[in-house]
Parts: sequence; structure tokens; C-alpha cells
Amino acid sequence: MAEEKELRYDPAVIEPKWQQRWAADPALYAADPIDSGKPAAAGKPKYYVLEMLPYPSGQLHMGHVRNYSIGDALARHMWMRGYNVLHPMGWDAFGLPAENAAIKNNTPPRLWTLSNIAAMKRQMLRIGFGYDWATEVTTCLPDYYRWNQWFFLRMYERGLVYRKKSKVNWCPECCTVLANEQVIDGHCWRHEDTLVEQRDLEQWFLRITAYAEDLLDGLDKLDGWPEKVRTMQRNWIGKSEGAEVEFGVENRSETIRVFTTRIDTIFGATSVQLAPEHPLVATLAAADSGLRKQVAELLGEQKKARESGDVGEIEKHGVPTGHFAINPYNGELVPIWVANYVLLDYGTGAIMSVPAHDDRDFEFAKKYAIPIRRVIAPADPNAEEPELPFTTKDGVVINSGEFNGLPYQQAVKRFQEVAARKGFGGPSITFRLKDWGVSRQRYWGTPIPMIHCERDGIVPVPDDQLPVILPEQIEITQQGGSPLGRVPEFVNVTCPKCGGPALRETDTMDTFVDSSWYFYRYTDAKNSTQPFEPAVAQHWFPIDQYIGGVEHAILHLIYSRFWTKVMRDIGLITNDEPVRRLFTQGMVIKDGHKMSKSKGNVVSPDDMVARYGADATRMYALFAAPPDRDLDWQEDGVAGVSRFLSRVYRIVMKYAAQARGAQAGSSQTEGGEAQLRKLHQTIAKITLDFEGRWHFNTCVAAIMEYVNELQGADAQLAAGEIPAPVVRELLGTLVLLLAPFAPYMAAELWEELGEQGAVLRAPWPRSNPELAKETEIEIPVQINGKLVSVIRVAADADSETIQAAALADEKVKSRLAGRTVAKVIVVARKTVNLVVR
RNA sequence: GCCGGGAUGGCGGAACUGGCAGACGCAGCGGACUCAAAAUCCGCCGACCCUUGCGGUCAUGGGGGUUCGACCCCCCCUCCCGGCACCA
Repeated sequence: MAEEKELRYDPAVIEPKWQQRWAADPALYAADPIDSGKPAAAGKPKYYVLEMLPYPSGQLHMGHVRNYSIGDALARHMWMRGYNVLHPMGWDAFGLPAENAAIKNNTPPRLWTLSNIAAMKRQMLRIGFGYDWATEVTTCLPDYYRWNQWFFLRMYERGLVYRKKSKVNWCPECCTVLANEQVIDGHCWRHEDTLVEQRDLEQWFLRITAYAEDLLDGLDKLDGWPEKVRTMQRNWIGKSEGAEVEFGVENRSETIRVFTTRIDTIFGATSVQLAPEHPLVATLAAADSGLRKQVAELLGEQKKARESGDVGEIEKHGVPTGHFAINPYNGELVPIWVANYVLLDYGTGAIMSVPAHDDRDFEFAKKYAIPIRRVIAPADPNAEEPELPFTTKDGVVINSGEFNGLPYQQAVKRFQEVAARKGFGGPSITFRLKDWGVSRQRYWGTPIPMIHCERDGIVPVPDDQLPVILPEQIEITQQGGSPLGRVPEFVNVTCPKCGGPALRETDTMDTFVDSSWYFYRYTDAKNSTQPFEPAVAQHWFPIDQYIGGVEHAILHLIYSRFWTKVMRDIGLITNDEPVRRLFTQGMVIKDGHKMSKSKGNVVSPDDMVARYGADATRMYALFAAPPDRDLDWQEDGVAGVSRFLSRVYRIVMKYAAQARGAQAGSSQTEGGEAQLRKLHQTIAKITLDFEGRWHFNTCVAAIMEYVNELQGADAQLAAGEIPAPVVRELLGTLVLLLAPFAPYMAAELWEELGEQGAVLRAPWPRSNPELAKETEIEIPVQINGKLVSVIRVAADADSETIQAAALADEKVKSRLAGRTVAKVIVVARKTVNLVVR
């Protein structure tokens, strides 16, 4: 009876026990702690594995558990492979929810945030993630955010920070400005139902566009990134190569610059279209009240379309201004229109309209009976006259004077040369990427280190006055404007330049600033004189493996690439890119939907851990689907993994006594060959997966298969027919293979096998190809590609032997009766196919 | 519209480089143990057909093709997910 009880797997006992031991000695779970960023363990190769840091909402969700289970498995594996692993964790701790909580519960944001961090850290420790807490980073603390301010000032010095009044995205729910990247289909990224408004505000911008080319080129080199993410970033940067051409305006001094990718069609331009907000429109409308009214209407339509997110669906609508533009190539006068589909903030805010060779211009010209003139003919002179609009680039120029007969490439070049020579234009590149607006009219963020002086204008806070501390005693209310503006002690300062009274900037930084460089701080988290020691960062960077959700493919991942390039140019680091390999894991789904409170399908990690244990929970998160795909959470599946772990526990405990003390190894004497073979095949499979494929679901499946094989040998084990060194190897290696996936189980069983040290200190097992090799294999025999029989042959049998065996097979013989074998295809170790007439 | 990724049993998913489709797990069914249940262990488990066999046929979203052989490669189509979009 007592014995029976001893064999019961109870994670509720085992897991807290190890948790305590690990807490007492971090070296047991986090190898080679880096001690405030100084690289330790010289001689070992470094490996930096990182999961995206969470926002401290107070509750870990399954997406986190999945993300961290993947990263932790990798980190543990790399420790066992002998790497010096940096595996840190931190908190993206600034942000709006803290302020909302403050309003709701009257809790100070700092307190709310820090207690959430404590709660989530407890959860992480309970699940057993092996982070090096000595390097923990919390972005809302002054020792971190002072470096945001420091970077801001460095960028200011380099002209990468500027202030401008502009149309900005305003979320009425957040009461703050949003970056373009935070607007999704015209809605706030945090409030899916809230339309983003356009407001005119003075804002701080980071000149990310100065790095547009660099960011784009860098993508080509990031071959360790998913193609999907690279494509998304390419789209977002949106490079478009073309030309700019300046049109004159009849009887006026102004000119109109247009951007076009089809300068070769410019002789076909039959109108010029301006964005409703184009400066010239305002000038022309000032003298024309009719036009003014119509333009206001266009503006309204555009705004509405932009806000509802379907800019592409807007009904094309335009009004003629009554003025004419002069085509600089031929002096032709073409009418100037204002159109609701022309955008001020792309290109030059003005286009030339070539209806014969552009779908959109064609539609517009048809609607308003604007002339349509063909200037491109098919390259093939015998081709029929094409239907309009004829938009292909594979044509030759016609009806264009001196340019006639030129194919696309040459035409573009010639047109640009002429424009440049005559001074009315030339090649031009336009990006979709906009500068990064970082001002937020919020309290809970990094104060922008700038001072407004009536005499000296904008004055940066001197470095020796950093950090600009976020005041803690503050009343958070729902009312608009920057909360910091209502704290006189904060706002009223003396100007660092003239010593006169001045006002402190009251906006705070977008929280994406915090996460743009946090992973550098991990390498030297306690540094109080600089953001990090360059030599230390250089040791660890680039990050070898970054793991997180694809939802950050654009925002966080483009900002942090930008930040890295700026830091490189400042001379802090030498790497061009922060992340060598990126992995984007799939979402966790339940009942066909993403887990969310509103859907009521949230599964709490705490519940799972309480019911099945941390090992089963995290192992299920790896087993249920390949990590890059969405995962359908099924609690029965967690129960299944839990049953599997029980089987592991029972079989190891049952025979631990046989194994204890024995030196692992295959034996001269007989016994356990089949199990050893399966074991070494399993080692090879899992090792290979860690090296690239990352199909951890099949790794877990492979361990299950191996355990099934072991269980099949239960009778032999019970009878003592397998030599002790073999038993030791069979059981001990099983524990090592489990270590990355089920660390509690591994630690417990490792000790039960009589081992003293941490299982993570043990070297990762190596597959012995001799032991893994099959002696006899099954080979399918096909006739005309259809399976007919399966033969058994020696694993190293040559083609002749296999062919002979196939032809000798009874089933094959009966099928071949009276027929002629025309050809025999033998693929050694794979198949035999008999081609029969 | 453009770009990227998918579609395999009742379900989650396997299948290395073109070579036995359905590993592993869940659910289900049958059995052992038990007074009984739970737990555990053993077996079965794609569909259809018949002459019930160590049988046959069909099956990886649909249609074609390449090949001795295709879930895998090529062409066309449908649907689903994600990104971009009057971007000049």
C-alpha cells in the first residue's frame, strides 16, 4: 500500500518543493548569472534568447505562457548544450491601463503597476521559467527611463528630434495622440470601437524616415526572420521610386510639384489633381467662395473615409479650379482640379492625371469627361490596339515628340534627364513611412526632457539634470490635456540657458520608446552612468533568438530596429540590427476565438497549474500545435499530457533503484537493444529540432513514443533482464530529454536517480548513430505505384538483394502472375516499385 | 487589387530531401482489475464494398499536369487567416 502511494505523481508537491530550492540558489535554474551585465563563463559561446517583455496587467495569460514556454525550452536546451545563456525578463511598465486603474480604484499608477509586476513574477516563478532575475528591467522606474530621456537628447542633438504642428491621430478614449502605427483601419489599436480623430497639435517627432532606406535594406539581410514579417515591414516602409516634376500655373507665380512613378506617360497628362489640403488650393479658394465651399465638401468626404477606414472605397469626386497648369515638357495647358482621393501626406500632395494609362485616372476622366490621350503603345508593333486604360509598363512611348519609340526603362531615364537639365524636376523617392510622433498627453510615461523658455525657445534639459522625474503625487482624472500640466512644481522651472522662469514640457513619451532598446539594458541593467556598457552589449548582441507575437511585426520591431541604427550611429554599439533570428508564435485560441474576456473563453494559467501542474501546462502549450501556428486550447489535452507525465514518473520511480549508482552506457551483455535504439533515435530527432525546425509538438510526441517503448519493456525491466548501465541510460537520458520541456519533473527524477547536481548542468545527451541504427527495416513494394506488400530486409541491404526479396515475396508473385515486369525501381531503404505492363 | 500563410480522420495535429498517408495525443468503442466507481493496464478506432480475407476500392479543399511513384513539384480554381491599399 505504502509503495503504491509513493508512485503517485503529484505536481502540487513536487513543483513547490523545487521552486523553493531554485529560489534559494538561482544557479540551479539560471546557469552562469551574468552579474550586472558582466559576461561570465569565459570560453563558453554566448547565446542570447529573449521573449518579448509583457505589459504588467497583473495576470499572465495563455499567450504569455506559450511564448515563454518556447523561449524557456530553448534557453534550457542551450544551457545543456554548454552555452553561456542570457535569458532575461522585464516589464513594459508604462502605459494607459495604469492611469485607468488609478481613476477607477484611486490607486496610484506606480503602486498599481508594481504590485501587478509582483503578482506576475510570482506566476512566472510558479511555472518555473528560468529567467535571470538579476538583470530584470522595469521601464517605469527612473533608473530605466532616464536613459529614454538621454537618448531623446542625443537624437535632438543629431537633428532626429523635432517639433511640429501637424494633423495627428487623436483617440478620444485614450485622450491622447497615437502614432500612425497605432491606428488600425481608422480605429484606436487599444479601443477597437473608437474612431480616431484628426487634430492639429504641436508634437514631438522622431525622424525615423531618415533611416527609411537603412531599415529597408536591412530587411534583406535578416534571413533569420519570417518572410511574413519582412514583407509587412517592407509594405509599411513603402518605398516608391519615381520622379518629381514641377508644373507651372498659368498667370500665377506658384508652381505645382507632382510625384509620379510613370513619368514616361507625362504627355498623356490631361489634368493635374490637388489634394484638398494642398496649400495652393487654399490660395485659390481664398479668392473664390464657390470653390471654397466645394473644397470643404471634398475635405469632409476625405476625412470621413479616412476615419471609417475605407479610404479605398470612397466615391471619386473632384472640382475644377478654373486655373491651368503648364506641362513643362510641351507647354500644354491642363486644367487644375481638386480631388478627394488625392492625399496631402503622400508624395507631394499633387498628381498628374493620365487617364489612358492609369485605372484611377481613367475612372475619374470618364466621370468628368476629361480628355483621354494614349501615349503608350504595346511593345509588339503588330499587336491590336489595346483597350484603355493600358497600364502595363511593357510598351513604347508614342505621341510624345522627341521621346517617341522609347521603351519604359529608357523613356523614364530620358524624361528625368530632360527635367534635371531644364531644372523642373528629376528622380525622386517617396516613402509611405512617416516620422514617429512620440508625444503623448498622458501621465504614466517618460517625461520628455525639454523646457519651453519664452526667451530661449525650446531648451533641452542638460544631462546632469536627468532624470526628469515623474512626480508621484498627482491626481489622475478623465479630463483632457496632459495631467502633468496640472502639477505646478513639475511645470515651473528655471531655464537652463538664461535662468529665467520657464515651463517644462508636459507630454510624455510613447511607451514604444521604452521597448525600443530595453533588451540592451538587460546586458547591464544596473549601470547608473550610461544606458549600458558598450563592450558588454557588444558581447551579447545581436540577440540570437527573439520570440514573440506577430502583432508586433510592425510597431515594436520597426521602432527597435530604428533605435539600434541610431545607437550605432551614436557609437554605442557596433551591430546594425538588434535581432538575428526572430520567431513569431501563433495565437492561443479557444472554441474558435482568440481568448478574451468579452468572449468569455479565457483559460487562466493559474487554474491549469493548480489542476495539472506547471509542467503539464507548459508541455501542453508546446505539444498541441507547432509553435508558429495558432493553438486550440483543449483542456482534455492538458489532462492527456498530465497522464503522460504520470507514466514517466511511475516508470522512472519504479526502476530508479536499478539505475542508481550505475554508470550509464550500452552494455556488452544483452538486453534493452530495442529501447536503446528508440532512445538514440529520439535524441537525434529532438536535437535536430532544437537546431532549426522547432517542431516541439513532435519532440514531445517523440518522447511519448519512447516512453511507450519503455513501457513495452516493463516485463523485462521487472525481471531484471536489462543490465543496470542500460537501465541507467534508458531512464537518465529520458530525464535529460524532458528537462527543457518539464523542468520540475526533470529535477525531481534526476535526484531520484541519485544525481547531485542540477539537471541543467548535465550535458545534453548525444545520439550514438550505431545504437540508433535499425538492423532490419520494412520496405514497401509497389506495382505501378500501388502498395502491394511489405518486405523485411537488412537495413544495409543493397539494391540487388532488395529487388530479389521483393520479387520473391508471395503476394508480389501472385500479383505478377502472367505479367511482364518492364522496369524495377529500387530506392535503397525506401521502396521498390515494379513497373508492369 | 497586391503581398504573405493555410486547407490532411469526430478533434488537435504527424509524414525528414518526392517513396507504407493519418505518428503522438484527445474523444469514442471493447476488455482486464474492482462489490462498484475512479485511477491504471490491454485492444480497436479514415470512408466505402464484398465472397469477412493475411481481401478490394476510394481518400490529404476542387480540377489538370510532371513522375516508376505526388499531402509534397508545376498550372488553373475555391475557401479561410494575416498584412498593405484611390500610395500617384
